[in-house]
Amino acid sequence: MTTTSIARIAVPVPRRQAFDFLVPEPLTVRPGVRVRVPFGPRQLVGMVIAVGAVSDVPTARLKPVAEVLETHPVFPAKLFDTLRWAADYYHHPIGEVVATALPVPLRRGAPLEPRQPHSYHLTDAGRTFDPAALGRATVQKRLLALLHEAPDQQLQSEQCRQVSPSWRRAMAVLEDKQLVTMYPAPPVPAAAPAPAAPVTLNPAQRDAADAIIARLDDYRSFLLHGITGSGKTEVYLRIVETVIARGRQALVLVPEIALTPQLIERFRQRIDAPVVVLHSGLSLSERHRAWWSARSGTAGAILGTRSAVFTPLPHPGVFIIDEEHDTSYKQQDGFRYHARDLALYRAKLEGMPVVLGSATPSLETLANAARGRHQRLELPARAGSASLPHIHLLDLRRTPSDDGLSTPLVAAIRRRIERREQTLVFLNRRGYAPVLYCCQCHWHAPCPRCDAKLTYHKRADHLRCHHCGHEAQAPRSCPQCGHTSLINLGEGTQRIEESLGALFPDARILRVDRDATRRKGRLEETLRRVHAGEADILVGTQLLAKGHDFPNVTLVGVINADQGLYSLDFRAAEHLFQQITQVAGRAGRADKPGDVLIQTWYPTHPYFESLLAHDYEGFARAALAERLDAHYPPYTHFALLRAESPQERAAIGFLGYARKQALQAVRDTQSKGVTVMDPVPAPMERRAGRYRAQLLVSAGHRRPLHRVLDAWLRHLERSPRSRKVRWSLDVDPVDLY
DNA sequence: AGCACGCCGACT
DNA sequence: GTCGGCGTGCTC
Repeated sequence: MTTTSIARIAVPVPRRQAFDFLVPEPLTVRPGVRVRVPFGPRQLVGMVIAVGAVSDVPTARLKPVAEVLETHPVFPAKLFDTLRWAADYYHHPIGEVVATALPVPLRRGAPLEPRQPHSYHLTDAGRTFDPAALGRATVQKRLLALLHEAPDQQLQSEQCRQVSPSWRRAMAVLEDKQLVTMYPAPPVPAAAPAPAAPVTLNPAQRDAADAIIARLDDYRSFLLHGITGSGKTEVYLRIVETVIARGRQALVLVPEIALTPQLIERFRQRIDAPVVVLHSGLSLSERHRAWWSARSGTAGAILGTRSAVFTPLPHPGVFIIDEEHDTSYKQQDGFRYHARDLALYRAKLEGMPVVLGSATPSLETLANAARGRHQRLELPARAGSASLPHIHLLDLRRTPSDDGLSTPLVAAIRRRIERREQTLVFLNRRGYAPVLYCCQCHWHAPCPRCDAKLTYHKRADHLRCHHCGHEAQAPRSCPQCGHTSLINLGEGTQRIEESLGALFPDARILRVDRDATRRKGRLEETLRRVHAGEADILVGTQLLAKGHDFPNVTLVGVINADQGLYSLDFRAAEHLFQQITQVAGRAGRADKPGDVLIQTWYPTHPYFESLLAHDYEGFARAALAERLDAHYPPYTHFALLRAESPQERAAIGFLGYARKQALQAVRDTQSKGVTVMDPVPAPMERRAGRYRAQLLVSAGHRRPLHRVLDAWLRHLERSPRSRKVRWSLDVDPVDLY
């Protein structure tokens, strides 16, 4: 007598639940295997998360599993545990979390082991065969024609795919007709690494590497704090070498922008094992193959961006998160995970070390290090290397400026052009929401209920706090000094490039921002031109602060630092200082130290003192003290409910209802220390035709917060009101808009 | 998210 | 008379 078992299955639908299915004889399943299941009117690929004998759903309503796709779990156990934890922590549907961690072909039910790429060659018969003779078989005809044109008269699978999605069938027919033969594609020559010259680490690098290598068998997290140019990559390489020599694998996460060919090349040359790269430029099948080589244990080192944190590793040895402060580690839609935080959790389960590297660590990581959660390792600048740039403030109160460019900055740029050196003009686009500001006494409208500035809303002509919802009339004159010279900080930065063009008609100006580099390869091309000296002035945003050295840049101009000082985004100052420190660190070289000129209306702001002294730590201490005071992260934990709707009042109306439900959830769970703010419109309220609003929930401790979130979301999901708007929860949001 | 079911307008 | 609009509701 057998009892039919019941499998709980994660299915890729946006419901925070799993679904039970019967497992009919002779099928057997275990947690972690994929199955095909009937789901409503269609079939879906899901993953078994538990097997048992009972279900809350009456057996009569359970459908049977249609197909079991493998016998062994897809993910190593600790990774699978991490995924389940992440679904819980981010309150995201488990089915979508599992799907996120799978290469696309596997989500669709492809076999775990990808098909080897093949190459297709013309046979002698094929060479003399006229494609026109194939008549109406268009795909065959085009494949054959393409083969005739191809160098060596051969094609790779990737090229065939361009012809038609159904190229495989057509190619099979051509094989049958003996016009084409197929070979497994020659394995990509494993770029016989020119035995790189032995690298000697300086004492600080050696100490850091040794400290980590001594602890490879345990969970432990390290903060590797090394200023730009201090050689963090060499430390990473030494650790990865060691890990690989011990038969383990290394996972290295880098920000999106930093995954440059140079970095990849450096790893390939130095690491005596296959290095696999995961990034957005790969085709679906290339990704799948990279995933497989990690999961099968072939790959020694895996270099990748955010989603690479889900790479399965049979023999994990170390996780390295480069530039750990970078916000691209946080997914900004759908499953809003933070790759750094998931890496820490996963490493703890796996019992292996994590290295968080940065010249400008996030305040969160610094606070964790201060509490003893991370071990700090320092890399001071090597003696004799590039000296630090001089940082000067340009006091906008005393300096005439035109279109955002002050006279001293213009003069400095002119000197660089004459000396044939490059200038980098840095725009801080963050937190551009307008703040009402008095030119006379520097008053800006504060919120009486928060440690935040009010935002000026032009349309309604009033001020509003984006943290608590407080509203106030916009004053006509300054309440502090009575002057009527109130201005709107945060406008006019768009025209910098034009202004520069007018001032320096002969200069070659290049723009580097998301808009100008959206197309694939454009950024690389722009950077190449900069390095080749084909530009005099670079104008750009955050992108410039990330991962690229500009040895010929000897002047950095920061146009609008103040928006980082007084912004409604509480992290704006942190990001601004990270960016300036990073940009400054990349400019200049040993014989030509750079200058950094920062335009500001607030030259006496205490943060600047730290910046001028190259004292990021000092800045961080001050900023952390403010965060503690204001009950902001990392001392308070945030969760943000976002809602949007094409109807103007719908999103905020829903959040008003949601707030009541949240307060109810706080009462129901008897949770202490959980604060529910008022719903507020998003700073950029209307985007792409949708009105957006948000509701902040905060708590000093995570446990009560998550208890409340859980009860709250269960209510919201059941409510008919929640179907009228699009909404999502963001746990640990990185920016509040 | 899909996808079906269902109940009201302009068309072969 | 029907094709089809997208509101509402469910998926083990």
